[in-house]
Amino acid sequence: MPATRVRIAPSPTGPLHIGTARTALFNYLYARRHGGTFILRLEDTDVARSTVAFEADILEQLHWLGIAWDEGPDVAGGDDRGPFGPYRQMQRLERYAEAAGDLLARDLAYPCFCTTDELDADRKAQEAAHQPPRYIGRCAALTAEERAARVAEGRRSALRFRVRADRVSFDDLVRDEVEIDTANLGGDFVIVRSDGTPLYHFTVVVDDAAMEISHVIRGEDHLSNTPKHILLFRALGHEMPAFAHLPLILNPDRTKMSKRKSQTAIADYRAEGFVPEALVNYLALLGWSTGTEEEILSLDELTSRFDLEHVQKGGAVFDRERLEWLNGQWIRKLGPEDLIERLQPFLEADRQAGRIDRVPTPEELRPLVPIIQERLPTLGAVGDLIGFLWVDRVTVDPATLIPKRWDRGTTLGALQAGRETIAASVGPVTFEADELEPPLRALAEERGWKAGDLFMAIRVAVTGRTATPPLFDSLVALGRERVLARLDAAIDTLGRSEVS
RNA sequence: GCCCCCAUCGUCUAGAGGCCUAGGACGCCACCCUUUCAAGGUGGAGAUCAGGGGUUCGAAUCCCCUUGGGGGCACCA
Repeated sequence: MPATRVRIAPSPTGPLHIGTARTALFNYLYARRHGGTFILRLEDTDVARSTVAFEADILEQLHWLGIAWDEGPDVAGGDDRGPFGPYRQMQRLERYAEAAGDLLARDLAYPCFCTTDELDADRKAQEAAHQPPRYIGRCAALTAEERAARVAEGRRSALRFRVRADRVSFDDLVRDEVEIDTANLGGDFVIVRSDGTPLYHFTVVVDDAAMEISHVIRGEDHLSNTPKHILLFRALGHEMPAFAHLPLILNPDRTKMSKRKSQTAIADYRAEGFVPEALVNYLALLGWSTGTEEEILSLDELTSRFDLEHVQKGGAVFDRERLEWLNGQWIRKLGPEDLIERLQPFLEADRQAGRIDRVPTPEELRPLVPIIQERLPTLGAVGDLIGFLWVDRVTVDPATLIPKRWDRGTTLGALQAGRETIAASVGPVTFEADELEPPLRALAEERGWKAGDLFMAIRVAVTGRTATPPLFDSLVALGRERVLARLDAAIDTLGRSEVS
């Protein structure tokens, strides 16, 4: 029984994509479940589009998600570790060159001198004739002399792999038997560009073989490419890995999830305040299930339950609402200190954006945890929720100050009475929720007001908004001085306004 | 156009011939709790299992066809 070795092979041509993250997760879970090895390999042969910044983002976000790899690069632009390195394809060029030389020597591949223009013209003609695009084989049977002549002309050549008439089938671990006629592969395909750099279909096979990958677990968008890979594995004389093609993550319109139609960068979800536990949990359940009704699962719990049998075959629409719900579930599971720590960067961001004037200390945050924890859909919502506590002044809209059942005069009177009640009945030292509520309720009863209306007027006066954490906790967090000052300011604002 | 794959509530899914008058979750609606907002609790609407043929005593589950959807067909990955 050969060792279980799986890999994620992202291309640093963009930030870590949610689909890549899920594929990485499934590979990770599979490796951990089977005591195997999980490898990260960077496919950076598209030199024009690959950047170190993207590489850094991919590594960073995978680390953040807790999807740890056993072999591969750990630092952008840095060294990598593992016995099958290097793990960046641009550092493995000799290996591809060697494999290419081998195929060329055995005439399993040949130099192609076709120009881009020629190829484009071929494609256009095929399109006009309603034919599927395919390489017509112009250079497939060139003699040594003809090749030499073209080289003498100074023409560069790409290397094409010969696709012979055959039927290729493989046993996909999630979709069972898949079969295709090689006539539908589009003809001989390029494996090395004319500039000498190798192409994906080629490098992936050379590397999967060299790194002794046992299971290729990837997105369904590669299903149609698999026969090409199989042909290459055979030509190169390598043992075939098992294949498992995962269903695609879809946009709401059921097309392959894309940046154009959906938010795809993991970094963006992170910046919004999604916690890695929720993202991992959600992504694992997109296209896979435990087979039970469990759904709140940690990475470890997912690991112990993972299997390829329960992987769905059809694509899965990305449902942000469900992600948000799961995020709330995970936020509620966080310990107080953990939550406080995770909130810091978001509060700092709010301060930098001018949404709050000061970042609270952990000590200030601690007593607020019970009232905010169940109200945060994301960590990033913290400013929206209790930002009024750290701003120098709140903006109060006179119109919202007036409860729906009241008019301007009643509100004005209520705010003044409320202010006096708070000032008179509660001293600066013993400013506590338990001591604030009874006198204010008594006031409402005495004046024949609904307590809720009084509370709402005070709430808006003091926070600037109609939806806040419980009023008395909010007042306590603000402190007597600020409560009174804000009430005064609101009374003033309403007093001058024209609204009724 | 050609090839490949797929098809259970709006969405994610359970279901591997009888346990299904199809279960759970998100979302939605109502009620409870309640000073607002959440959270939580309870209940509800929501799927003729895409359609049509078979096979079988019996099909969401097996087979075929149709339809629909998606993916792939690059000197991108």
